[in-house]
Amino acid sequence: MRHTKKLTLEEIGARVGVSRSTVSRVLNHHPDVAPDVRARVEAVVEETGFQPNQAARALVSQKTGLIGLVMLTEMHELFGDPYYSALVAGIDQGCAEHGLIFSMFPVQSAEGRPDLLSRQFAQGFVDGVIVTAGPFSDPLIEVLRDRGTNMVVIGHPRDTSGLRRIDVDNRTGSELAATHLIERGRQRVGFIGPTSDYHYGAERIDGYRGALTAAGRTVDDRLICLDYPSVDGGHRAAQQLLVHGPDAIHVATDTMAVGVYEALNERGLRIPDDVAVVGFDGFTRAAELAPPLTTVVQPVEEVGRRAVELLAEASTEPREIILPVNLHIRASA
Amino acid sequence: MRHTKKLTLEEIGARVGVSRSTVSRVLNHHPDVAPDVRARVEAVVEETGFQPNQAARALVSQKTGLIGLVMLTEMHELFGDPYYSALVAGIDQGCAEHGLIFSMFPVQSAEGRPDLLSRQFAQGFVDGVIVTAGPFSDPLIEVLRDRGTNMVVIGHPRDTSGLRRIDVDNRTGSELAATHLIERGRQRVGFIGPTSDYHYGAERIDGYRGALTAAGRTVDDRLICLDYPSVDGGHRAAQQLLVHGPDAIHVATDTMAVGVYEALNERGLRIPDDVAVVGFDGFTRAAELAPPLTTVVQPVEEVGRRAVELLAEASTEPREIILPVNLHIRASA
DNA sequence: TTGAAAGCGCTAACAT
DNA sequence: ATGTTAGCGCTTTCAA
Repeated sequence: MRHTKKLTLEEIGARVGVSRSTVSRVLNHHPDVAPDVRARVEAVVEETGFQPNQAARALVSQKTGLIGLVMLTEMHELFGDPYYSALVAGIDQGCAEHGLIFSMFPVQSAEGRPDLLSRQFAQGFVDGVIVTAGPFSDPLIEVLRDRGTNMVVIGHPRDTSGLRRIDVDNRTGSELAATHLIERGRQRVGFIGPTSDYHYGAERIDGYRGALTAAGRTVDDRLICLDYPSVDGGHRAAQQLLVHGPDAIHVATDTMAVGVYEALNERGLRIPDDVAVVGFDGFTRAAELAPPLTTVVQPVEEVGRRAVELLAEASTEPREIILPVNLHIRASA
Repeated sequence: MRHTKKLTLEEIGARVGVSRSTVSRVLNHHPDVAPDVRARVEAVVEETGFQPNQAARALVSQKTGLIGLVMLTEMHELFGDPYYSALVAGIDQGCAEHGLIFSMFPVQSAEGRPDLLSRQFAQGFVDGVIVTAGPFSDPLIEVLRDRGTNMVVIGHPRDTSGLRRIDVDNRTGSELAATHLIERGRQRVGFIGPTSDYHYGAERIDGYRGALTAAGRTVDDRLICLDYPSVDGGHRAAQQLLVHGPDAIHVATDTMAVGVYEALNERGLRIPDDVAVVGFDGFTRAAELAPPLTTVVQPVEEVGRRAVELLAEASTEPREIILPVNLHIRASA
């Protein structure tokens, strides 16, 4: 048997013998409240377990304290991916720092229920939304941009105009990777990366090309193999690439590198003796491979933290933040 | 250059030349609106990209259409775990069926920010919340239960009284597993499972004990080894158990079974010849092990779907739904 | 079929 | 230091 009357500020006030304004002041830690009144109000609030209605609060204050992260990704991809794990951890941290509540909206497919999707980010629902760039999120990003939604995009969408965006320096990263392989004396340096609908892949190819060109080499397009950014994709791409006899490979994602290792092992090719490998991402798994993978480490958690920071800022001006990456040299190259 | 005035029902109505009530009716697909009026309103809504304010809607209708899933789990555990992947997929499906929006609240630590935690599930924020049972969620579950929050618990918390709860038949599952091993003629059947703060583990031990007893055997407690429900935990527990020379092991989670396989391989013990193994969970990875793992399959996605169903129901009476599990026989036993 | 009016529960400016 | 009042933007009777 619990309380009979619906709890509101008014009701709490009635029980204490003060007005709802006073209760509101107590709840919001307003200074101008008599200590004894404050104590009595707090006692009743405690005793009743009263929680102010969030919808009413949001309506009047025009803010919810909620940050949404939208991920247009298959659930099993989402959960298998160390990138999201780190990103979410970073966003969570950022939210904690800014006193915001973090909520993830995993969306199996944008096509599926566009009505819900747009409702989710209507006014009064979240204070801001973080969207990760990817082949399926481009339309959503454009809609939200045009609607003036408070949004930060992580990564590189097709159209970056008019966005607040945060990304890592993909081009330089792959340039570092390829340069490292060249400097180690490798002659036939190949590239394995995601298909072109993943825009970061294009940037990484650019870096790879740039490094070769800078070293006075010509780019052999047959040494560039693209596939889905999964272990299997890396495996397939490697099988294709190995036909052309590379003595080094820059793999544009660590996950694909796992597949590349598999393909190399199957052929009996030694790493790095026969084929040197440099990855990109810096996932934990890269260090656990045999041999440990030399890779370009990107600060994923920081990306998440900074995204929240950007969202929390007053300014809503278009802006790009590009974070630097680092080459971690291990045994594979 | 976009619209100058803030868009509200009132403003849309003004532009069309009708009252805000009429606009509301159009938006909510109310039947009694003249076709031409409806068309004109829809045109302006479309043209302006107007979205009704969700906070205002929630305030008056007392519902948000939002279902929250709270997971008191470390981020990297969460993302590595196929259980959550399947569960979230099921919940997402359930929400889609009921026209609800699904939102996940990953909470790194309950201790960290109790104020936020409780604010998250205050009135007017979500229509209902799903909480997964686990060692850290017991306090939260009790608070929400006492507050009368619309909640469904997945799994087995410490105190199940007064809850709407959905779970799988852990006891019977482990009974099936152990019985299978006994029927295959195994003499020393061990048990490896999570530490006792994971309550489902206790149920699975019960099933294991029950099977031995039913077969007229005595339970040797030295053959029961508990550790964290991770690959490493399984590995450690197996090392400990192997000292006592089991010829079969029921591992209470597939994830731990991966670690058990490792330990067995290290000792040069063959599966199932030297030691037969039966897992529990039915994750994809179980089928991919060498040899493929015989395991008790639980319907995780269905658990998620049914949880939403339960939440969407009118009744808020305490209730328990226990779903059946199945033994999938493969090569490991 | 439509509009006017009340009110959801809260915050904040204004009075006292 | 506290109460009164006016909305926030919407849904929903109730009249017309």
